[in-house]
Amino acid sequence: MRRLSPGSWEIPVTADRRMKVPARVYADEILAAPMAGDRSLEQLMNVAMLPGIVDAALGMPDIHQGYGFPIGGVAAFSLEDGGLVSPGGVGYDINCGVRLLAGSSAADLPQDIIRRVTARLAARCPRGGGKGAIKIFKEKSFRRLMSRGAETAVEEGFGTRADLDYCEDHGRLPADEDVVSPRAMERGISETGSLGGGNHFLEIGKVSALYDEKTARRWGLFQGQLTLMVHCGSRGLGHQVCSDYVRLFQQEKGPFPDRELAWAPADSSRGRSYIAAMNAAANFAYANRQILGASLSEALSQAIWEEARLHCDFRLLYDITHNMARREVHMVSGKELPCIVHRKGATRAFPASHMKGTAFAETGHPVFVPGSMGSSSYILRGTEKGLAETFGSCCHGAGRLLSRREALRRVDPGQLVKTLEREGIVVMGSAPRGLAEEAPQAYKDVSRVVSVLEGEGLAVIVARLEPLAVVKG
DNA sequence: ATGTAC
Repeated sequence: MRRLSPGSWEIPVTADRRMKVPARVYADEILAAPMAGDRSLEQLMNVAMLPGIVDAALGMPDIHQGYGFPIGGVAAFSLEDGGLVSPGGVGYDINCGVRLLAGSSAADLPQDIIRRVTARLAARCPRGGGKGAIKIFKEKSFRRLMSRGAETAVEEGFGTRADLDYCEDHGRLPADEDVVSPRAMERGISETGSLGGGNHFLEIGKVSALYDEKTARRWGLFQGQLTLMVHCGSRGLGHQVCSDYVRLFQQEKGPFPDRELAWAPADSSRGRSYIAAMNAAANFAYANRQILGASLSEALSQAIWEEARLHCDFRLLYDITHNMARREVHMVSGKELPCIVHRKGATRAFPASHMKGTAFAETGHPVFVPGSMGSSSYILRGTEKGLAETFGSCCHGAGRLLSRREALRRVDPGQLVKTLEREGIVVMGSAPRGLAEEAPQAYKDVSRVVSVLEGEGLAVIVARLEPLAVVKG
């Protein structure tokens, strides 16, 4: 890798010319070090070999290896040269994302109150592997949900129409539920309004620092404010859609730089079907977060009132995805170019100029960067430089440092819960093993991750959140 | 990430 600036590196096009464009990674020395120990850079070079790729294959500071395409990876493919779509470039959890609800009150609640409030919240949230749903839809309304996303959740009584203005894509992408397999649908129908497992969580937090005060004020953020964060995705439905289409695309001869990077032209019948099915899974995920956000924030308000006699209502600040491929227009070599931008473990970070006609026309939209369990989270906004340099993209979290297996080997879950409680953080897990896999030691330092992007002028840090309680899937 | 495999 060649260093371009204090926070960026380039892997130039290789002599064999298999890479069509360079790969570019955002990191300082400390975040760059673990990249030598996994396949993330090799995977990024494979992405750079895909036909129609524009400018560079990009790696965010939280990059680590994934299925075919690294998590923390961004790649845009020109629709003028055909353009391709790859399920591996989106990931198995289609439209995994984060929703943040901001409370109307600041509060300094004692830990025993937080514990009781959290227990009430946890009791209302289906989580962990397998079935469990806040609402089981009938087939007809479930189909409607797959084509209309968060709007259907609102019509079913979860939240308000105004919430849709605070969801990316207004909580809905153009989908066709007829290209979703019956098996995928079955899996989704029994999991509508559920958190899932792995790194998915609910977090009660509070605003602990304001950096860009003007923007924070515009977004209604204030010091000490209670928050509720929801991190989850499309559950078994998205997983099944991804498996179905990876298998279908792998039937073609390629050539693929890696079988896990199987792709299809976006305008082919297979490509169009995948996009329509991916969007149906994305709509399910938007609805899933709408249902969880609306019902759990209501439960949280009620619990805070009953346990602490404090009025605290929650309103949606934003809902942002970090696993999607979408059609977007970007300026490339002074020309507007329609592309399909894949972001896997990476978010959009559109500044004001790209948010005209929305609630964030003056500021750009918020980007949520949750840290690992027990560490701070950040709220960022994108910049014009980021729009030009990364297709308006940003990191999505701390980034895994240890494999799940290695984390399990090193971490004692009981000890972990005790340590976090001593730090003043209540933890409720569904499985001890899941907790160990998500231990803070298994992740990079989220503050360093966001600092790199700010240092490169790709994002502005607006606020920091401290965790009070975590409910793990 | 995931009813943790074809």
